[in-house]
Amino acid sequence: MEEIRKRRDEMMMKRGLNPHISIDCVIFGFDFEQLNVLVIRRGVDKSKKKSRMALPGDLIYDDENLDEAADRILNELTGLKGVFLEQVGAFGDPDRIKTDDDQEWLRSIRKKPEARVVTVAYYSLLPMDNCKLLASSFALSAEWKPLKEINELAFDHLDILKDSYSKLRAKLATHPIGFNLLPEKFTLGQLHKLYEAILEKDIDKRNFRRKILKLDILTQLEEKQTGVAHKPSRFVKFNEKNYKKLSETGFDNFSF
Amino acid sequence: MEEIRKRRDEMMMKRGLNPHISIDCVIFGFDFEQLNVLVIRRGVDKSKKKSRMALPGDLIYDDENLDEAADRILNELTGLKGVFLEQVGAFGDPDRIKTDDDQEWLRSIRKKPEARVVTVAYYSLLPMDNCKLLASSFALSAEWKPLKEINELAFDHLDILKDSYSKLRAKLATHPIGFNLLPEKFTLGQLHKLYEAILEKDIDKRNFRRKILKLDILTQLEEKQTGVAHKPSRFVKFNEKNYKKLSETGFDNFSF
DNA sequence: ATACTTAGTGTAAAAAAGACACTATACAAA
DNA sequence: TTTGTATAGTGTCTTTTTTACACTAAGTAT
Repeated sequence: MEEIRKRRDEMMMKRGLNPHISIDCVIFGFDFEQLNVLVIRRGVDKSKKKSRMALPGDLIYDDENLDEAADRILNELTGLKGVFLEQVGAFGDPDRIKTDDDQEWLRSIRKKPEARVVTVAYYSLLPMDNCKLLASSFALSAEWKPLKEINELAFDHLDILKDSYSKLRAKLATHPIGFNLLPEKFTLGQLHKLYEAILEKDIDKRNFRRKILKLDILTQLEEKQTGVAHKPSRFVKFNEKNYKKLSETGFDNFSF
Repeated sequence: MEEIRKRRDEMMMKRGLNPHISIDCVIFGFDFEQLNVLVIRRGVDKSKKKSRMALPGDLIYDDENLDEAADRILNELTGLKGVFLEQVGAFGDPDRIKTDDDQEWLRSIRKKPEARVVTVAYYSLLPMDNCKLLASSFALSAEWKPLKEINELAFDHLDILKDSYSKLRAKLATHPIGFNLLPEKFTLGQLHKLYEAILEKDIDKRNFRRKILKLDILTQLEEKQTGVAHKPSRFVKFNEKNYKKLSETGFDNFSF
């Protein structure tokens, strides 16, 4: 613990940590059943009782811009780089840090725990399987947690999570971003379930298929599912070109 | 000038100015012809040649949250309070301040002109007529400028403006926010022109009317236009209740 | 063999969007 | 006072999109 703080302090000297701005990341994952969020716990002691969870986040360095900082944090936590990452906004209540617990946590990780910090939130979508969770300077223990089971988080992180989720849903209606939660090859059934999980409603299978196929961003593969106790589905992947174009322009309406 | 900086410094003592976070506001107005944006010029000298324009903005105080700070800035500039105001996001490139001009400007208004400042942008919609422009600590001269004529702004303000405009357009497709740009009583023709101006395209009059009336948020008034050289239009106003409900829930699709 | 599970497919009805043209009424200009 | 000009206000038909809905196919498990 001391070890790590010392290393952080050293890095601060070198790189110039900016103690006024932090980044927090809402990292969504999909386990083919429901939406999950990556949360961290304080300290190494994993006694889950009573130890509050938080979103992964860190102060920024003075020589990196906000997007870079978010990408760095995500990279330190997962080893991934350049994945889907979008700013949610800035959160800066002077009284963001409410409980004694929060204060204690802050004292353990910050040089100036009393300083006002404005945090810039990002949300990210990534394939859960493809992603090992690493220990990092700001997260000694990280885990996936079903979105629906998260009722409490440290600081103002629950607000941030709610805002991020609602941005995700809004964006899903105009951009083909859901794919970022799936592996390279996936089935239409998985995509269907993903949309149902994010939008929290049943979607008619045939209508969903018709609509998603009309976007013309999917290529059918020959390969089929194996080892499933039902008729195997054919895998699909993106048509990269059309997918990219649609990602940029968006579409008018993809709601159900 | 010195006067003003001194006053600012005094206030800093009292209230605690936070020198690391600023707010910038993109204030849209509609003159029944086109979209306008409120810009300020540096200093009192209004020699418009060569003097760069910027978005109104200021550092935040340590005891106010971001929304409050944006509201304060808007209030200092227009005298208005509680108008439509929405966060666009945080902008924090370490090299936001590029040109010598920018640096000079900064030196004239900031105690620590070299410090890295992350700015949080907001956009606002307000009725242009209803709004006198006041001198304020951060804007000795302010003026409306047609959006289309703004090709250059200080710092990264042009990026901020572009992002704000695109957020405005996206939001217009799901929420009835355009009304905020109009006076209490307005005509369907004015609303029609407003949508055409924001979306930058012609919209069929009859289709527009049908669609907007179906939202059921407008009440027809008896009062008619006077003094116009054509058939006078009846004024309308909101049905407050339905309007509020729709503002919160939004609608799926109001694109043209 | 049978049960179970998900894959995969089409159609008809309803709703929404898009295209399109004329009359009405005020003021201005001649 | 006539004529021009500018915007208000209105309905229908066609095309597209959305919605609701049920069965067969192909694998595994028992």
